[in-house]
Amino acid sequence: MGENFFERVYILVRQIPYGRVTSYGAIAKALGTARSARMVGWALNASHNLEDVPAHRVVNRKGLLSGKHHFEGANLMQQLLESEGIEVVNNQIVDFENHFWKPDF
DNA sequence: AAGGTGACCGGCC
DNA sequence: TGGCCGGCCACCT
Repeated sequence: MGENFFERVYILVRQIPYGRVTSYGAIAKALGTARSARMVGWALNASHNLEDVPAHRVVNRKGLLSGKHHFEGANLMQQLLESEGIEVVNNQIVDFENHFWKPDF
């Protein structure tokens, strides 16, 4: 049980407020490894076991739901977001910058 | 131990 | 806005 990279990602993702979203790169930057954005995605891929990691609130820099195929249903990720009041059209978050949450450490 | 992989990003056109 | 390209680096064989 140490603090590895994955665990830090989970801790930060858990901080994302309800109804807000952030990006892989923003998380990586907040962790101090701005160039490890790909690892953030990988970490979330491994977060399937965990129940309290809101991975649906993490999208890419363009606001696209690039990870939707890793959720159970074809549109589970979109439904989760819409249930939080976030509009999603064509796999993209509407008014992304307005819903964006900047990770703070 | 070395190489492959990826839910990305930034720059450029 | 969209597409392409190169770099990135922790994790897994």
